[in-house]
Amino acid sequence: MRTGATAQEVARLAKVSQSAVSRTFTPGASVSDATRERVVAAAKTLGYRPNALARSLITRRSHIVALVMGYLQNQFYPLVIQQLSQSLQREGYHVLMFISDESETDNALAEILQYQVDAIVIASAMLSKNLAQQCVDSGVPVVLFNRLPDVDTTRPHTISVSSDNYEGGQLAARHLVARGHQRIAFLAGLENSSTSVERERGFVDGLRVLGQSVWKRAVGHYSFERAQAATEELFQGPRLPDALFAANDHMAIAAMDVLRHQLGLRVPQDVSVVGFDDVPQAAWGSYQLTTVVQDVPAMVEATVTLLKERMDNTAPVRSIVIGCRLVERGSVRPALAAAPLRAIGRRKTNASPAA
Amino acid sequence: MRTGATAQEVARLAKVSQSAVSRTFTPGASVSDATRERVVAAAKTLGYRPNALARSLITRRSHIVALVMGYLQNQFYPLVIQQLSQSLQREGYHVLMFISDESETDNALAEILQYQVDAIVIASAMLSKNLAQQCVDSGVPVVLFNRLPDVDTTRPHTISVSSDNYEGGQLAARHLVARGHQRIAFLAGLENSSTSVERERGFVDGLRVLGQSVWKRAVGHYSFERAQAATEELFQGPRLPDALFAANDHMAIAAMDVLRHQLGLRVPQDVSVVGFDDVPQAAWGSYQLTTVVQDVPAMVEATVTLLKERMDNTAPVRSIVIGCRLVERGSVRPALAAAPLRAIGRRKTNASPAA
DNA sequence: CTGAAAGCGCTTACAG
DNA sequence: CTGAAAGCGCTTACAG
Repeated sequence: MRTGATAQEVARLAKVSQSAVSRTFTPGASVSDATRERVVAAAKTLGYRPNALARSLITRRSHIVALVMGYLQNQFYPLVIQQLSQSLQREGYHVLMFISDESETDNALAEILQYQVDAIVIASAMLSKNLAQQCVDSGVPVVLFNRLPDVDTTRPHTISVSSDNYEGGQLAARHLVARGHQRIAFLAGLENSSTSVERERGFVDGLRVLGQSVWKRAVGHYSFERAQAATEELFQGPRLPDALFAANDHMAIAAMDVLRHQLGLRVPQDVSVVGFDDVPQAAWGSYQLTTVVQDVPAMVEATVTLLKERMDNTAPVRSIVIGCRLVERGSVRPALAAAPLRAIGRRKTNASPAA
Repeated sequence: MRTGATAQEVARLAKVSQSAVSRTFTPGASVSDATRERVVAAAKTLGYRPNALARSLITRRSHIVALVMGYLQNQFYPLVIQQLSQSLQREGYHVLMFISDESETDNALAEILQYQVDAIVIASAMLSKNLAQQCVDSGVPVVLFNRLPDVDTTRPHTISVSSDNYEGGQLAARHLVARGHQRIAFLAGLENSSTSVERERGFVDGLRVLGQSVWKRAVGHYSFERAQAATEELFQGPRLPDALFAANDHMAIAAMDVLRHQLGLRVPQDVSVVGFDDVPQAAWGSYQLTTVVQDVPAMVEATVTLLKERMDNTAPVRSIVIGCRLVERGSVRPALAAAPLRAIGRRKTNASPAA
């Protein structure tokens, strides 16, 4: 698998030392124009490109960052992969991708460490503490993406980039209450993920401030299928919820499908739905999901910034929290004209359907 | 960024030679149990892990394969990333991810080559020929995923894994005709991509054999937005198409949204829709898209097989084509009871809506 | 500016 | 089985 010539061979052809060849390909190194020209010419005829592995070995910087992901069914993550890897590419880094499958994870990550990655981005909600700890122990900078450090991570090393999930939960609560809802259900994600926990906490607090509480609760584990099952569970019995807040769009969409196509309920006339993330599908015509948007570009930018700070050690350790906002679409019913508390048989509302 | 100790340090602690340490971590190398034990113990206390970069430098195998992708909006690709990278991980390879953005592509790929990747998988419909050629020229094995080599790629080096897109197009044609459609439109993807071209060719041939031809045609460029615009274009004028075959699910879904929410047409009562890929969204309750399924697990397995053959040079160069099948859901109307050719006002059909 | 030399951390014949 | 030694392809002080 030889990929072209070596610096030695280029040097011979250009009749200069190997050092000169190296300098020509090292930005900022001092080479005369004459030498550079001859080296470049020789390199071109030989198809020479410096061997990044050898370079990394001696400079101790691989310019590789590992990206650890969970399953990609939730379209939020492909979005992150795309934007983050493009951003990193622009900064001269390369992404070593790693899809973590619960089981093999710990072992495979150890392998990644062997590649002397300059940093690790963990964007997986379901990562074992053990694993996160292992990363931190390795001394390689780690940034947790869309995920808070576990409480017992004592090291101050762990930095994170996340949305203000607590605020986002509050936003959802206020919006639903403002629209006159009174039996509001919550569909949780993974019980031990910081995103679900924070969103729920914000949601619960938001409702309480407004004199309400969660009417009913079920767990969807951030899975499409389990969210569907959880929705059925939520919507059985005599008094149905009149609104649902799902911990992410992926589950909100799963819920809408069940509501409409299995339970025969109308969204938003019979039940309003709010999600979290604002994945592309949330804007699709069939869903028109009102949701709390996570600002992915801002999160990615923050990640790259923190990554660079850590790798160059140019700033004190810090984490970044990005603000959320709610985007209104068609899955929440419009405000009632008046006397919302009197309204009975809310399903008769003449709210317009999703655009 | 030191990640633990070196073999030299382990050797000192274990009181053996550095060679012995190396052998301990090289499967199949001969080390006595006594030596191995001492090395393992020393390695453990020092947190030693062989440096993969140094190893790759000397073995000339990096165990890294580059994965080149286009934009990930189309959920088909995240599916591929996930399955392919997990498969590769199981085989002991690591994935260097590379999202190609038309412009920067050529340059960035050259960088990837510097990392001495063992192979390259190109799963991007919109890759410049120049680039593909560059990969081939580098001498690194390249497999084109879901994409055929360009006709002018003379090198026999280029191998590919793809579905039988031509057959898939035929399947769609037969299905639509069998259901009594007579004004069938085609929504093309990227004009210069082999997938769109082959699917269309199979579709056109399939229709012709049955005495029909494409009623109307527009280009969606595999983009959601452009597919929506193309759909509006297709469905204007006095005589509307009664069916639509889109070159992939991503566009088929975009089309369904336009059909239903902008044009007020019913699917499948007014118009039937068939897609291609079978992405997870195709099965969502709101779409229930009948589509030609690409067998991703089989494609991934074939890719890994070919990759290994090339890297070990254990078999002659070959490509693999995977068969397609059509999965029926709710976006195509049921067969008419009788006399389909007489039927006028097809929209009055009492076909049942999507489940 | 330039070259000779040391060295990054490893693997692998080569002797023993 | 084991160690000393060469070498993978590069960068980077060190002299000049």
